[in-house]
Amino acid sequence: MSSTHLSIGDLSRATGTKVETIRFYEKNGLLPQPGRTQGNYRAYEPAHLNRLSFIRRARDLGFSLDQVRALLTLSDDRSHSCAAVDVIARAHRDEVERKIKDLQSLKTVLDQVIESCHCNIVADCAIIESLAPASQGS
Amino acid sequence: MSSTHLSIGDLSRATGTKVETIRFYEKNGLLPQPGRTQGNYRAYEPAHLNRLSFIRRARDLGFSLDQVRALLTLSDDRSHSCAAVDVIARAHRDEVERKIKDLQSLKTVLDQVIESCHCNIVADCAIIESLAPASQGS
DNA sequence: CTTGACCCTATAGCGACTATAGGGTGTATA
DNA sequence: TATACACCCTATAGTCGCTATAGGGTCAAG
Repeated sequence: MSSTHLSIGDLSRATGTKVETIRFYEKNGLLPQPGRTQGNYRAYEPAHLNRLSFIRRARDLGFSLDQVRALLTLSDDRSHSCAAVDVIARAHRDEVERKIKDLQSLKTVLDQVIESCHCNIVADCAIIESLAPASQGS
Repeated sequence: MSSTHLSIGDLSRATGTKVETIRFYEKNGLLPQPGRTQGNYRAYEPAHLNRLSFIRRARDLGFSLDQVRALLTLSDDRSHSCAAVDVIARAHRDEVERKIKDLQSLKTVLDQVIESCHCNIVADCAIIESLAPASQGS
């Protein structure tokens, strides 16, 4: 591969993204199709590397691929208002916040259930009992 | 459906589980195959309802289907030691704990990113910038 | 000239459902 | 009796974000 072009393996190493994942991003319209070498290898420009880095960072922050797609589109129009960016980021933060709360109340219940078990056999197990509070017909 | 047998719709309403999900549980070995009516409708016993309730409670607590399967097997052998139950429950709690921590640090970053944005256009947007820190080639 | 690292496409699998297509059953009412 | 309608059936494909596999082609070094 020439000095100015990068192979898919180069992008993979540079961003810590699996090769298959890069092809997956291309197929799903997140990464534009690069040129090809004579041997039909993908030949990326530095711009592709930037874009892939962007995608990875956004994914690391938990944005969905749809959100990443939207962020990429917005970031391409540099004169556009960034209000839409803010909306996406805040929606995602709210979602994360909600998940944290859900998991915290879940953990509270799990803690209670686990702590209540001081038994030896399943017939007396408080964990099992908490799952099947009605009389055990099965 | 006779007075002692329940239709799939009955189980659905009683447990708040979609009909398709009940069939899915059956196909995946969580719920035993019920008898059938003359018209080939599933005819459930009360024991099925108990089992489905168990599954739903465990799922609500975030146990995976594999974990639920294991818990069901354990709960069927009522004379068995409940140590294995404890192991599954604690493993799941630890997992939930880890997820909470991950999401909390994620939220911290998202908060910082969102708070840092006081701009009007994408070119100056701190959110976009935090995603693409290198010079924008694309 | 062969080895081995790398690349290609196409397709199937994961988990836990959900949705759809294309039918059959059972009951209440006109 | 006809028909409308709620309910049930099976089989298959779709969701999300990859990951893995099969079955090949390319390219540089030894």
